[in-house]
Amino acid sequence: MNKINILLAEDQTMLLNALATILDLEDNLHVVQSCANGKQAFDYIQSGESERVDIVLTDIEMPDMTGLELAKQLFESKVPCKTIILTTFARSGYLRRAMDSGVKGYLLKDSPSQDLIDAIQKVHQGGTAIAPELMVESWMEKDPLSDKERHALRLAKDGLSTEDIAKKLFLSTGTVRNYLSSASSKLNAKNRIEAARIAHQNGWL
Amino acid sequence: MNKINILLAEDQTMLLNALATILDLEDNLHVVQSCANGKQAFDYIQSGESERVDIVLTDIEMPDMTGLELAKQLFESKVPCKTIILTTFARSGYLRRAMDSGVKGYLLKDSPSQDLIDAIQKVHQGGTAIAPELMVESWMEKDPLSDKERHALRLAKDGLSTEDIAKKLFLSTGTVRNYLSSASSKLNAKNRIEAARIAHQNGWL
DNA sequence: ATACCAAGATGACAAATGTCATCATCTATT
DNA sequence: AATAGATGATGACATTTGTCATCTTGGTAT
Repeated sequence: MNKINILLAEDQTMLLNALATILDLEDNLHVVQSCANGKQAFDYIQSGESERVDIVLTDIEMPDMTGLELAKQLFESKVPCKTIILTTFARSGYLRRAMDSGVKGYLLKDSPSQDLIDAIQKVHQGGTAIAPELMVESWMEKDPLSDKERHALRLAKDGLSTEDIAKKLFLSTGTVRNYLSSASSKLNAKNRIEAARIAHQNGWL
Repeated sequence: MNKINILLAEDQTMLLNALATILDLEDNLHVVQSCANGKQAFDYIQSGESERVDIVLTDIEMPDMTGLELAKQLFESKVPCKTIILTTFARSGYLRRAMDSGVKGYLLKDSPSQDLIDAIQKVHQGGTAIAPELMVESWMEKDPLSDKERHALRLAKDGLSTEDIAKKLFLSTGTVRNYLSSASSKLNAKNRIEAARIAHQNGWL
């Protein structure tokens, strides 16, 4: 009988191990590889020496290479496997980027593990599986931020001063303040910190 | 043969299910109950109708009642069970509070699942199990913040203005600025945001 | 070449934040 | 009663941040 071959990418070792165990218990699933980040996963699949991989199941926020980057690389390299995202965050920006990278499933860690098993079967048969929390249309706002605004906000979030941000981005302090100001107004925030929070919640950072 | 009875508290359903499954696979462990937060766990144990619980394995950051609160309640109620914390965060403040609540184990979700199984056995036999990352002495700084400083910082972290914070805490804006200022200086931060970040990283918020 | 547009920079001003010394109350302690 | 602590308020001042209008510069489409 032909099992569905799965590769896991998840930086939380405890969850990685536990998932590998419970998926392997299913009699038509087989975990071929467990990885701690996107890079490891991509290298394994690219190496060619690997077993065939049908489904890549990956977290988003990981060191070295995120799950979204991994999905994009696999998509662009036309690797014949299907990607399912498994993440804590119901952020519209993440889902949008995932869909743009040809992802077939997007599940939340909040859902029961049976949902995951169902989703794997469904995706393998050519379907898609999106967590219901994310199906609401109104969620889908586009990221209004420019690249510079995004970078500046990311640094502001950690408490860096205008001057420190300017140094890191090789810009004048005035320009940095202009970017942060326009970011705040785009997001209807009262200050840079609230702006950073809003952007982060939407998956735009 | 007498199995070790375990109660799980973890708000991430996927991990909760997966852990329950792999622990139950061990032939001397038995998961008697899975809970989504501390309150459910405490109520179950208090109800009396429950099976005996030897080990409570709990996350920290959960809605309704955190794992630290749960540990404290169990400790103070002199319930004859041993608590193990399983969390993402290697924060000295968390560990300190955990130890003060009579916790017997503190593990990170980053460690392999086998560590968890070993820790449960060890704690059940009367030992303790602390993740090695947390054993370093220098980690153990005491929280230098006062209650008011902590509250103000928590709100500042979300981008609230001095005035908004003042309203929420029923204080004058000047007083709020004083608290935030002293918090920043205690933490060697350049501004309220950096102070909030440092406090958060140490588990003081 | 001309006009145009984007990325940055600048300057000016208002508003918010950071810092510090000082003052007013209210409790405990002795 | 006298003293000391803790909590909070106030005022003054420097610094940082937010906002906007206006330049400069280097492409680029016509």
